Amino acid sequence: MHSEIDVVKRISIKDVALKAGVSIASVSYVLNNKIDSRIGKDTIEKVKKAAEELNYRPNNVAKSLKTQRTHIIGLIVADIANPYFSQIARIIEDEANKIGYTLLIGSSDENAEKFESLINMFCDRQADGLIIAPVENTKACLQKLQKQKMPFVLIDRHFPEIEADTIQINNYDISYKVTEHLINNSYKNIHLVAYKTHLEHLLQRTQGFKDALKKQTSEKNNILNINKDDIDQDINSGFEDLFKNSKIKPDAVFFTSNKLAVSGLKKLMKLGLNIPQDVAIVAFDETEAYELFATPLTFVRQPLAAIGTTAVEILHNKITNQLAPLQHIVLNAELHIDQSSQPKIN
Amino acid sequence: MHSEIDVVKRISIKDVALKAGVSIASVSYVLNNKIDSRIGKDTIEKVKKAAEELNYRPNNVAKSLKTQRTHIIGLIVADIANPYFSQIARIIEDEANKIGYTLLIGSSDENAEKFESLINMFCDRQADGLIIAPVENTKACLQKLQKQKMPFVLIDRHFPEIEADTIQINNYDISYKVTEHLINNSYKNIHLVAYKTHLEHLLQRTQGFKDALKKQTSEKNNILNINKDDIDQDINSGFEDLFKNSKIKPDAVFFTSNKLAVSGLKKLMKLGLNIPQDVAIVAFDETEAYELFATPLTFVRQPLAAIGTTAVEILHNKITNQLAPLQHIVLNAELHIDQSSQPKIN
DNA sequence: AAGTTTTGCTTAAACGTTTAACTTAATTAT
DNA sequence: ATAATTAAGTTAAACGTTTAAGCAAAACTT
Repeated sequence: MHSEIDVVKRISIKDVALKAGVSIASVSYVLNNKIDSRIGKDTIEKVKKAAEELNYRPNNVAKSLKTQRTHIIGLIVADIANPYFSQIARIIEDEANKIGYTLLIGSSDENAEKFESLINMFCDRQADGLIIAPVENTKACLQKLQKQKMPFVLIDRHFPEIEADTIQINNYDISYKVTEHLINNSYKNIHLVAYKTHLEHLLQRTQGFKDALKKQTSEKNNILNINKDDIDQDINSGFEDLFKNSKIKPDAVFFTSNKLAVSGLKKLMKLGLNIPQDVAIVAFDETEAYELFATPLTFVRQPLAAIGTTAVEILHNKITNQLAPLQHIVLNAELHIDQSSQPKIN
Repeated sequence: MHSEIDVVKRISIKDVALKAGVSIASVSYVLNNKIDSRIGKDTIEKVKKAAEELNYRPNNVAKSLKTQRTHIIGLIVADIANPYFSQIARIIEDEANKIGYTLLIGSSDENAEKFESLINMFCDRQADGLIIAPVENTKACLQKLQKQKMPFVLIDRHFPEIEADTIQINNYDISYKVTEHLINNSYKNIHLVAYKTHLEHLLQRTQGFKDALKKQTSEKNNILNINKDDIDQDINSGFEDLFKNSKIKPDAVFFTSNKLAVSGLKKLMKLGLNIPQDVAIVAFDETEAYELFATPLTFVRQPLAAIGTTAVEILHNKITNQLAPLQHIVLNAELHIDQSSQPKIN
């Protein structure tokens, strides 16, 4: 019955050096296999054996302090519980791991203050670079980042005034295409459900819709702008108006995000409307939820994998070469057509 | 036209000390407001002003190296893209931030090797503690963690053989209750869709079902065990058998996870079955997808918020007091009853 | 055989903090 | 007036690494 030592000292490079009977420098050289520094074969063996036996694991905190590299990439998404972002996060995590980086994820909840505190957190933790889906009113914050020479790349969203690496989709074009698709399928009273926002990428979606619609004569207010903080409520009242109180009812609805689509579809179900007989639907983004909807949905599919991988690629580039030229990648979303927007029959 | 210095040196405590005209120790004392060490009012002012003007931000890497605390909590989930885990992650992140911790999230994909490498990553990064939803065949890995005195708490899942802090739900009871509910509503041929697994919490769900069913006479094989890597495929063939080829068809199905439920519901839609007329449904977990299903679903709702907050609480406890007694928290899931399991009418 | 190069390894400084121990000056006690 | 105490600050070591520079011995040159 012997008393145990309670505090387990973590094995450091020092312990390995001691056990192997060499200097700590040698251990470091061997374990990082810096073959340029000339270490003898038997020393290499001794060190490896000692490290193995002691179950040595390097202390990344110390390593980072010395090398000024944490090998941490920060990711700021608007909402990690939104499948769009959680899918991207997953892809980015994999991709980052592949090249030896750890991903630190933060969720801003579309809140500029939380966003800024996340940025600060990442800076304080000395992240090597950031992948950011910025929220409204964060231009100043991004500019501060640039002054500090923190490498970052914007995904999903961007600010035209800010000169930064960006990865976006063809928001305007795909939105134009969706609207055209509905027009071609003989829908006459097409409505858009969008966010009340200043975010450029969403404005582009709206603009694409508007421009495509100019082809038609109808020139009413056929855009429903939703407050992101009251989605269900705004959609409820908006759809009540449109489908119960209005004289000429929409025969097609295009939702510009998955959250809007899910909320809208719920309401349409409650209103007892049939898709696409009563109203055609096109949704944005892909989410598991669509699969349980009675009518297979037409939706815009974003190239999530490509967004994630190029984000990591460009950021990595930026990290290793500060003066890499700016890149503005535009990836094409694709229109997946299904029953919910099939040609109108009447 | 003057040439700019390209490399922005980050402001360190040293710069602040220089600017304020005091020693770096004083700066440290002021900025961490260690009032016990006596610093004069004017010095405090000078330091704060200098730090402010220089826009000083502490280097957490250096701080961690010295204090041996990273204020990082690691979270390992099975799949961050699964809403069950992404919701929990969100809650845990908030909760961790509240008490000054940063959350580092890893997704193991139910893969023991990836799990182990995540554990190693967290250890190497000197996380202060871990919140873990372990996967199969990781007992040894957890035991290693214990030897290293890394504080951790298990959520969702646990191993009976491992003495650790755990947070689980009343898997057996809730499953028993679900089954009882279906029996009470006159369903006679109730089937369970579960995973082919050794994970204790899932076995408990199955056992609860079995035991509740003993009340009934029927003693056939009414459990469909699904391989987690071929969910859609296994459910497809399983349901084909049950609903097309078998003589006496199920009149109720209980799914033991959200992924099984979503996959199963998709198949039932394809088979053209009506819920609950043709077959009653109870699902597990809550997910947005359920809301778009034609019939409002009866499901088991896990107390996600409570799981997250208690996980952080217990872990924090463990971190600050290594010898805090072990805790085994069992939280109650609740049965949300809706149309999909309404009393059978015939 | 003397000089040069190569090989193999060690020494020591540095990264940016924290904090115990120390110093010095001012204040209080005797 | 001197000793003891307190207040306000500084010095320096340490955390666990990396890596430039140094050094001695061995191996080559000539």
